[in-house]
Amino acid sequence: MPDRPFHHGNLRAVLLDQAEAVLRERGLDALSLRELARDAGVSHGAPRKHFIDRNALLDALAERGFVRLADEIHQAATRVSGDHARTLHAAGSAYVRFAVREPALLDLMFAAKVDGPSEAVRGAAERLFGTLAGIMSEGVEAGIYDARDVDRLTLVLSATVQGAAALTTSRRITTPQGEALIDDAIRLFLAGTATDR
Amino acid sequence: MPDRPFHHGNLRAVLLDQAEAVLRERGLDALSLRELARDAGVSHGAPRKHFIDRNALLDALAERGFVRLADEIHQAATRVSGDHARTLHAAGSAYVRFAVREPALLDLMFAAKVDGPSEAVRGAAERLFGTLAGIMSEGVEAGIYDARDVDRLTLVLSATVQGAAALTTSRRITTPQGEALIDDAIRLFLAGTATDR
DNA sequence: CGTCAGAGTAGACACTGCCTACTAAGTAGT
DNA sequence: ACTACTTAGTAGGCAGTGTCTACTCTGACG
Repeated sequence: MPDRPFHHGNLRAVLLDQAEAVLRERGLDALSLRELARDAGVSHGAPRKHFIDRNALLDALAERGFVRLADEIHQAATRVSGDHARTLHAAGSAYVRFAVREPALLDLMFAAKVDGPSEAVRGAAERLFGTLAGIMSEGVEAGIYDARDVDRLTLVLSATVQGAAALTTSRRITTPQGEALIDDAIRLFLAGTATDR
Repeated sequence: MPDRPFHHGNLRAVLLDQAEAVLRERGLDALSLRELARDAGVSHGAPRKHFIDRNALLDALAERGFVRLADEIHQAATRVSGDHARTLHAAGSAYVRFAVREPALLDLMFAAKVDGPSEAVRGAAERLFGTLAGIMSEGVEAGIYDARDVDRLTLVLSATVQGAAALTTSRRITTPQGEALIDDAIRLFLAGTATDR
């Protein structure tokens, strides 16, 4: 392939984008480094200069996924800021929408790797958790939660939302059911915290 | 291999057991049909007579997983039957214990397959959901929930518990944290339903 | 006793991830 | 401006995998 310049320029980014598309359209099993290389018009060994492993590529995808999910939740939350209950619903809704749009990616993000997540992935996941913690601390300022409980409550919120997303992406329930579920779950969450404290 | 009788006898069961062990010890990526066949002392084509696909094997594993999880929850719940709150805690605790013991299997059970779950897997998952629904309906009889809400509440419970398990298996939190999380979540769940109705 | 379906064998094919040696290109230092 | 060095891409090879196919063995049943 002599027409293309030797240096691709931004192969890494292109590979990630393509990989994300494959993940979205054909799932994790269909994701092949060699195919990515072919589609990028590059030799089959080229990706190795950017990702030592197939696993490293997957880690990078998961990391990006966490960052994007955190951003989407943050934006959805700030759009309705002020009313904490509405903020919570917006965040949960954004979460399931992401899940429906990128089921395989979400799977990857929460995959049960044998040796646990890489440092980078762990950090990105922390960012997501931090976003939710930020929303919860708004609730503390509004006098809805006790500051001592906020960490544990954030964890419960995370679990609930992630669980609703998982039920949806695994097609245990339909997308509309998933959205209804999120609403119920958050209503219940708020009801529980109100009386708990 | 002329010493072994031609017919293995129960190859299917042996393959499933071995596969489950591999999943537990080395994760999904390490699961190879050919290796399973070798370890079972059988030619590499033999598994095909029982599982048309690698995917079919995985589906069978997921199915068994759902059945076992449902059973374990059922047993844990009946052991403390009578007090609904304790039953709920026991069920949730059994769920996370299963998750910690079989992280890769749980992953498989809730994997976001492109074409959704197979009929068999869906059925087995339904059984798990039914078990939880049964526990919830005890709460209805005890006057804790309104019968009209029980389906939606069961869904919320499922999501919460599955989310807590996912956070644990993906190593976002430690096992003790996971157990504490389940307790918090169920306490909150009960608090929310008590005031909600 | 013959036939027939089910279970296992063996070989092939295309494909994958990974490794290695090589080469091309840009960058920095003198 | 030349040289050394690092980075990015190439090309070939290797072992392993999933899947397909044609073949063979074996037990059961009419």
